[in-house]
Amino acid sequence: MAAPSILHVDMDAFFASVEVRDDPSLAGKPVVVGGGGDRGVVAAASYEARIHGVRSAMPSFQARRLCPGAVFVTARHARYRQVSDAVHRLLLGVTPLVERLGLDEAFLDVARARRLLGDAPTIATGLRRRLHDELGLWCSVGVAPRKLTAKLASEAAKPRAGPTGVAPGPGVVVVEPHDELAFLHRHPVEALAGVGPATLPRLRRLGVRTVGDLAALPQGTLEAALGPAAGRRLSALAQSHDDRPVVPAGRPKSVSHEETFAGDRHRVEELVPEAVRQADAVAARLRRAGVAGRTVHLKVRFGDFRTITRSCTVTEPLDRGHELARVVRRLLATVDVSPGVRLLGVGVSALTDSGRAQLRLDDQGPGWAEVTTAVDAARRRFGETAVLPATVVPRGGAHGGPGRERP
DNA sequence: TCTGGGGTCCTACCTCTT
DNA sequence: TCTGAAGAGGTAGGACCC
Repeated sequence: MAAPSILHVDMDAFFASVEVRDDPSLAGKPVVVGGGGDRGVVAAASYEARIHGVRSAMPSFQARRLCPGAVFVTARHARYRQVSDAVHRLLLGVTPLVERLGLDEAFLDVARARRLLGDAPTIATGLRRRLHDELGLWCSVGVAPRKLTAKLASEAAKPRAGPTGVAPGPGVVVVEPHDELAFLHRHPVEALAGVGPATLPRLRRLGVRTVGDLAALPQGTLEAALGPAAGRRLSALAQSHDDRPVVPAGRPKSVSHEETFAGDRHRVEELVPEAVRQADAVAARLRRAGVAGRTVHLKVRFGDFRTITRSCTVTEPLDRGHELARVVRRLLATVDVSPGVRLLGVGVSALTDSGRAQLRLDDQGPGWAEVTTAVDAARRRFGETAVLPATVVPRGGAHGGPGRERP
């Protein structure tokens, strides 16, 4: 069988490490990113914070209780994206076959780079060293014949934080083809992508603890328990049947923005400015990505955490704030917000390339086309909040009102 | 003091069209 | 003209991932 050629590169405590790199006075301290507000959760924690039991996605009040001495830092997503882009550029120097997963992970297929750069473990070790030397960040790398096992291998390569301290990991873990199935089967079943809090109890009821247990289960039993698609998929993964290629990312499938409020909002009038602002932010991102979308989604989470979504598909793809806001307001009008809303979200899917050559009615004369271009230019120059829809500007500024959010 | 934000994929159900 | 089946597309919600 061929030598392993798939790398999974996973940055160690990425957001926290970027904060420490940007502010060296944080080095060696427990650093918690996110979790700033009363209703926040932890976005990332340094290994020093993990010693105290702090983990990502943990409510911030709990993180404070576990580690009162931690330095809490507000997440700076734009900064993390910048650093992530630098990491990505470095990875592209090895192979064009780089598939990004979020900001801090990537798969690489180095099959064709081996002749020039050495075998996959050598490439992995070199990459790790370069990421540290050039960007000041550590990562862990898994090397295996398939994505599935490469990802598990990078996890095994990571440092471990326990009550007694941080144990450095090996940094690079290689899974050879003849070891692959045994390596896979000794992992707990929840290590597989697709096994989360809903699926795990169902598998437990079938007596499944490890991936090996899963592999021993007839596919029909699994399909009956989890549904045909999920059953088939997990059954295949457990046998190490994973032929997903490394695919460099293409056009996004959806773009969305959501925010949790410090306190619940009970009136539509309080929500409209938020919805318009979010619509404007989503539209700006659509334009930056060169896409437009036809299906508009509204997400509302109530105080009791009940979440509903409303969506609507329009005939023409949208990429402008005022168009999007109009649809969002229509959707918002169908929701009874009196129980109190804690989160509002706006999203767009069914995306197409926005090369919209056709002139539309509202593009005639000096209209939205020019306005939108000018707004984007101003934001590039002066920042995202330089220009806002009038609806979201506090009273005393521009005069706003329904349908009048002229920038 | 409970539970972020940005995504993808899947399923169920409904309506419309052929 | 009526009716049912099948497929497509839209809508809503859930699960999961980083």
